[in-house]
Amino acid sequence: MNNTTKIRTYSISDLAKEFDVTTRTIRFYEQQGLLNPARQGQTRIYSPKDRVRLMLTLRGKRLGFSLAESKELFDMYDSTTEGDEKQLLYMLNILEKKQADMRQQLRDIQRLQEELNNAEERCMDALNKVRSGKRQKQKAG
Amino acid sequence: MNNTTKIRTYSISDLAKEFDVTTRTIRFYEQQGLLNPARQGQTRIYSPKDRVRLMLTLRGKRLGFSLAESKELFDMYDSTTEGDEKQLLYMLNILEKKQADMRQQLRDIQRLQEELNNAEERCMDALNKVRSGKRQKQKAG
DNA sequence: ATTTTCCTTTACGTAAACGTCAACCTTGAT
DNA sequence: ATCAAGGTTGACGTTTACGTAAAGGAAAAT
Repeated sequence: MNNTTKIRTYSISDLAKEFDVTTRTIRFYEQQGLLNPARQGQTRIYSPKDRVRLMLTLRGKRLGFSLAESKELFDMYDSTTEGDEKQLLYMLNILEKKQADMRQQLRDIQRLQEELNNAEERCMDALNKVRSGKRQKQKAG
Repeated sequence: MNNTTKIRTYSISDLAKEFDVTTRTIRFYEQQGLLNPARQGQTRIYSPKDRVRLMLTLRGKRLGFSLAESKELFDMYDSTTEGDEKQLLYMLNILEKKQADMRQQLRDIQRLQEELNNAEERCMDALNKVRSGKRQKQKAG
């Protein structure tokens, strides 16, 4: 076995295409401390780890996390192994809060899904009325 | 039976307290066309309907809806009964998109919940290690 | 009567998350 | 050789969703 297994890398536009964001966005995330790509000269080289981070950041965004919040979670997760007791308790605290947020959001989504279904039904009814009205007019005309 | 059932009303600060937002926020939502309170002189008087709208707007926010999106949904819902066919089809289209968003978000949340659980476990492990380390030191000291 | 307590409008300020140039390498293709 | 394609660093612009301060009206408490 050899120890130097080659690892896939990505260019900035590879990732931009894959996740449908602009390169500007990706560079901005780096500036905010969310990504840490290697360099080949000036050019940024992204590892699978960077790619996962980007993925998580975007998912966080969809769930209403600010970039700063995502960064905090990343940083905490990275330092889990070396954190002191105070740090760890703080992190557990944050994690509990996030879980509560997610439970709330789950409820929100379920309610909204019901309401969207209701609206859709109502809308279909209205549509059928309009259409049957049209048919009557055609008959009469 | 009398036809003039009294309907509850709310002041701006009533709602602000109930939903933990500032009055500025509520006025801003009105300016954006999301609320339409009655007036008593200059003073705004909010009906239960206004209250529901505010509630929905805030829930929308938690789910990543912009104020403009929420307004669009409200307006469409209000005009369901009088909409023409084109309007109704457009609305069904929007509703379908929102449902897809919500399904995606549901998946996002479920994944994040798993990951938060993992992180919590990992964090507790690290905490236990730190604490057992402390006990060793106490014994030794 | 006057001082709080709410309420109002108008208007400028701000943070987050990028968009949009500009001005400049570098590198493989023609 | 040059040129098109992709990469880089500034730096200023923009949108959304409010915050904040100024200046004032009306009503309720002291």
